[in-house]
Amino acid sequence: MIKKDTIPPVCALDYAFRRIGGKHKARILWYIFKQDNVMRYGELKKRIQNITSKMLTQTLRELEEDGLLNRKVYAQVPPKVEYSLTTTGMELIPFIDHIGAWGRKQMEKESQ
Amino acid sequence: MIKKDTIPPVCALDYAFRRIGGKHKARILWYIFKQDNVMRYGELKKRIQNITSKMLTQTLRELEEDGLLNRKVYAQVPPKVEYSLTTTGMELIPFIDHIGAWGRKQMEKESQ
DNA sequence: GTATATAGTATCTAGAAAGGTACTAATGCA
DNA sequence: TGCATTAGTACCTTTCTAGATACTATATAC
Repeated sequence: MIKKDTIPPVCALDYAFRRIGGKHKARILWYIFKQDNVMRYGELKKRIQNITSKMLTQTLRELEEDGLLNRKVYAQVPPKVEYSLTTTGMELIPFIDHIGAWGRKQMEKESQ
Repeated sequence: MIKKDTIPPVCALDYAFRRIGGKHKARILWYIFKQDNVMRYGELKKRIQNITSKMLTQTLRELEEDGLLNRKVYAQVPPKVEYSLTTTGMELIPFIDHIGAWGRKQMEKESQ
């Protein structure tokens, strides 16, 4: 979310949310982490149902540019590309975990 | 970020990020927390420089609707309105703290 | 020679979030 | 009488993010 390249972040929170605040970003990191830190493009596509390939590619590219994901291309046909979290990306996992737990709790509360 | 009312969240992470993923949301919660959990509208306006009153009001309203902020109106003129975190809002503080720390660390790395 | 699999691109459009500017209410005070 | 104060509204425009649809490359299997 929010223009990332044009204007510098106003603070660390701004910086951080620009990197993981997108619609699917946190989920992508989380799913890869949960699959032993390796997922292929097609697996992600299935997991995040309803995402278009354009959006998935675009989001993966941003995560890669921001140093949160590794992209490993195998020189074969049909193509095989694997995504995995970098060390930096890994550092976000506890945060994603906790905020997911918070969300789950709130959703339960709301549904009562 | 992301349409919040029309379509139900796909998961807890989606739910959570819809609530604190906005451009200023995490910062607002954080600043209020840091000011002993009370801030007036005008104080926030000064703190978050460059935000328009329209955006500030809108964001505060959303946070209130989502049960993260209390809004206390004093019946006096000129008006006085105080914002403070709810218990639920408070629960987000550790995460905001964590991700802010992550952001700070990354920014330092980048600047080297 | 054709079909299949995989990881994408390209182009156009819709929708959501954010920004700009101007304006308001009601009271106390000079 | 007129001005300052505070917390907003109203209305319009711009910018960003996301979605829809169609299309591509190339080795291998059949």
